[in-house]
Amino acid sequence: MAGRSREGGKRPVVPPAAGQPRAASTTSQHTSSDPQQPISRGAGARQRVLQAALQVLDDDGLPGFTMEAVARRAGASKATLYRRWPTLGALMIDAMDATFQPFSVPETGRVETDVEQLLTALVTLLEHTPFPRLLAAFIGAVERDPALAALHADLTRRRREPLLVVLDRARERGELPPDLDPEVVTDLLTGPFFYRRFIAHRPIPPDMVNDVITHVLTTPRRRTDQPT
Amino acid sequence: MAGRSREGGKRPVVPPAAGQPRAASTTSQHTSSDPQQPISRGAGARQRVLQAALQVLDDDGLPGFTMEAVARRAGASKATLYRRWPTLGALMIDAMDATFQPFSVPETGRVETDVEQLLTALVTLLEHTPFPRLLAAFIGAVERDPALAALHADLTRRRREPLLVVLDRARERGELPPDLDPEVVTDLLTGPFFYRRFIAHRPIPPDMVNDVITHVLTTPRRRTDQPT
DNA sequence: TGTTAACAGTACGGTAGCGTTCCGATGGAG
DNA sequence: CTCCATCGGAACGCTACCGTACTGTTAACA
Repeated sequence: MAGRSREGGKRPVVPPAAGQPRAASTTSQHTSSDPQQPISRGAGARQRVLQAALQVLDDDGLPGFTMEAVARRAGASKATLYRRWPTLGALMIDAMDATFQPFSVPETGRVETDVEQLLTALVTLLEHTPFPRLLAAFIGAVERDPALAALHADLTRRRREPLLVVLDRARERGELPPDLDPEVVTDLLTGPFFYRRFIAHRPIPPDMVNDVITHVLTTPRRRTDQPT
Repeated sequence: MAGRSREGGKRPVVPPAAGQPRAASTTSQHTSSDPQQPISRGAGARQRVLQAALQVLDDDGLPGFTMEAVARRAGASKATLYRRWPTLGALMIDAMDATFQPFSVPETGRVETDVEQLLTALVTLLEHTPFPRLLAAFIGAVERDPALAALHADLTRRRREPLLVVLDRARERGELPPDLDPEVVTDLLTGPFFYRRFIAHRPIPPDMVNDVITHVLTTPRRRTDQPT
């Protein structure tokens, strides 16, 4: 019962994680598939499997993420999967890594506008793509697999980089105080949106991007003076 | 094999989620066990099962969270579980709800100190208790179960409340500008820590609490003046 | 002390995933 | 055109979980 789902597997569940033009994901030594070499037989199957893996993860979550399920959805045989990925974790790593694309760095000339672009893109990613569901499953898996944890840290680092670049440039231009810590500011800027989506599980209001920017991108001045 | 773990179940895996004195969780109509009524036979088994559920979730994550596994760990029969909880989701809801305890509201007289206490407690919760692992599994489950999503939103609301109270009081005392939005500030204050733990998957440095407070609890002043 | 509801334990048939093996088909490279 | 690595499909025995049903025991309450 439960509808075997007719494994056709045509659904376009997973567009690339970022809506921006793609820049090669540098740190990954797994994914190759350089555009010049004609997708050989092996590479074709590999791509299908990785995409199917993301679809399964998106549809059924961690409990449904199974070698059998992925093979079924990819129209591949289990032997093919086991030939390449010895474990579910390895498959998940490759699948997540292959999908990831970082945002491109905006250059509007003003910090606020640059940051606004990046945060707006983040909100879109969180609200209108399958990315958050994948990430939610990923978060659970990461707790029990050090290899996944390492990849997760790496992906996050790459995702943070555009924002860090924007903040650094702004600081060089004098738009931000030099004693400001870009790492902390990045946490402050992006943390609340992830928090809303995954912890508070509430919608992200349209003004939130600007509210966050207003609160964070402000010359920090300690409140040494306190009333009463 | 993998060691059936000899179901003894003595491990204290789950101390109450908050390290603070317990205040009755108001919104929950499930959990009863008022301290005056002597833990009847049923309630005793119920408690054991709920605790076992959290242990299983903590140890094996979502994929290992199974009626059989919980019953085994609780030393209960499956019939007992099915008698009370028709589905895994219902069991998870009760288990998470029963464990939750909100922080108590500090009253040091200064916003910064109050907030510092709450955030420090949060960091402790995130770094030295099983809470984050439970939450990680929970986040994954929530994506596919509306009932869990509702409970999650409710739990988060209750968890935010102490911080909101502190901010409100501070505003009444004039320590904070009246046009400040407590909801956004709460997101800004707590979001980064969850982000570090679950997304960036990096350690939370000791200074981070104070850094965040410094950056956020500042009179927001828009940068209408920009250089160049 | 006797009654009764809740309990642990066990067993059931059924389904699903595991990891591996073999076979025959097929497409790309020489 | 031929060769051969790669692929899909199917089957293997095995284990685990499902949801339900039926035992005999035990603790709470009258």
